[in-house]
Amino acid sequence: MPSDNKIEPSIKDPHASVLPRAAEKILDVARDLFYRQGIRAIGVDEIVKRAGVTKPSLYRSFPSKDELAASYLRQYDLEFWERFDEAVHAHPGNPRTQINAFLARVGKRTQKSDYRGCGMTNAAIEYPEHGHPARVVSEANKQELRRRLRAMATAMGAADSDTLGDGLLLLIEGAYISGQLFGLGGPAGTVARNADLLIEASLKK
Amino acid sequence: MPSDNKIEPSIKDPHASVLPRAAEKILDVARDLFYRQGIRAIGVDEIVKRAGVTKPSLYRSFPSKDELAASYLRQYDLEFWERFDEAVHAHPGNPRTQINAFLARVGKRTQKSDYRGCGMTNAAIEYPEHGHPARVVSEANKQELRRRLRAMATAMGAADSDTLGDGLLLLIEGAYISGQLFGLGGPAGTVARNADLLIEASLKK
DNA sequence: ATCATGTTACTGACCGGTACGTTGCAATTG
DNA sequence: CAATTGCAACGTACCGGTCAGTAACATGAT
Repeated sequence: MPSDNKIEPSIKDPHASVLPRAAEKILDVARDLFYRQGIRAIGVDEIVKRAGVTKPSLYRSFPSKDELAASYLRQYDLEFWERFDEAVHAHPGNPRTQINAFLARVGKRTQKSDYRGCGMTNAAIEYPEHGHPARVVSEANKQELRRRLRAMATAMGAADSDTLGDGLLLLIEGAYISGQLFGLGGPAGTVARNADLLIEASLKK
Repeated sequence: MPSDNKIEPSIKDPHASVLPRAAEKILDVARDLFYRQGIRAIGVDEIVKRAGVTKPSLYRSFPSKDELAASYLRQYDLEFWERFDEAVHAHPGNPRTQINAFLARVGKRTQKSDYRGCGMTNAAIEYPEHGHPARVVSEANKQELRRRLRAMATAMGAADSDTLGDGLLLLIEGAYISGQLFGLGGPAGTVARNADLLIEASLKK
């Protein structure tokens, strides 16, 4: 009988998660609940209950609920830049088209019924206090987004690249908010078109 | 000596609040705390403590904390339209200048250190659940804002007035969010300039 | 005396967080 | 080989504090 390694868990896999299984489930559930209902709205009891684990398991892997929220946002940050860079890499050397591709996707996402805005933005609003673990992650993400948008505006040859970069950021944040405020048929669907109009108006004549 | 009606509180004023003194203080304190720290972050105990009253006084004037939050937002709504109409009335018949005046003020407000975004927007993010008393007020305010912006875009003679109106809304919401995310020197300071660029690009040629 | 307003003192539920005992498995011993 | 030890991951049961909300009573003006 050959060794049945299909269900052999002892094989060392360097890519395997370093987190305990409970921690993974907790983070999965927390991500979903935090995003859909808000961080303050969800208690740790609900998280562990839905994850099928108990509270000490949560607190062995995460120092506090605030840090669990920060972990959720760090994961959100990774996925955000994946989406962003996907649009960038799809149109090398053409920042205007890159922005347009990214915003077309944002516009689409905001029209889905389960859309609840940007997890980063929402967290910053839920925790206005400076230095809160969740807010720190959120602010860093937004600062980096601003930096990249301004750089892209420069690459487009904008007359005032900082203003255009900031204008694009305003449109994006506006789309996040309006997406969950208005739902289907809301203003967020026009974000790509409005961004392109703004870009057109901002290029050197 | 003429009657000094400036500091005469006993004059019967039909517009004076019909609320008990305690209710006024409660609403004042709640407004401040809800706006600065968020509705979920503030408990009713803290409100009544700072207002110098007790909980039953709160619950005699307001059916629930959620309804108190809704009252806060209804007042916010009134003040919002005051500011909006002030800009409108200052430039009769010229919607582009009206928008510019309004956004110049928004841009300035967002650069103040105690700026915490739009109370309406924040409340909607704190309460994603449809039908929540606070969210109902917030959604109504935003729907009306959208309606008015689209009407102004039409009056400006935009090629696609709905798109321009929605674009202006995106910029405004973006300014609210960025104002409290980035603080001083953030992107929100450019909202008036970016809106004017967008308007310029959207007018019929 | 009435009635609106105020107050004290309390409820059950839930908050985030923890002390402490249990389980299962793998490496270390004889 | 078998017994023992070590240890990480798990669960039970609980902590004090705070949540929104209320019953019952006191006060003060008309």
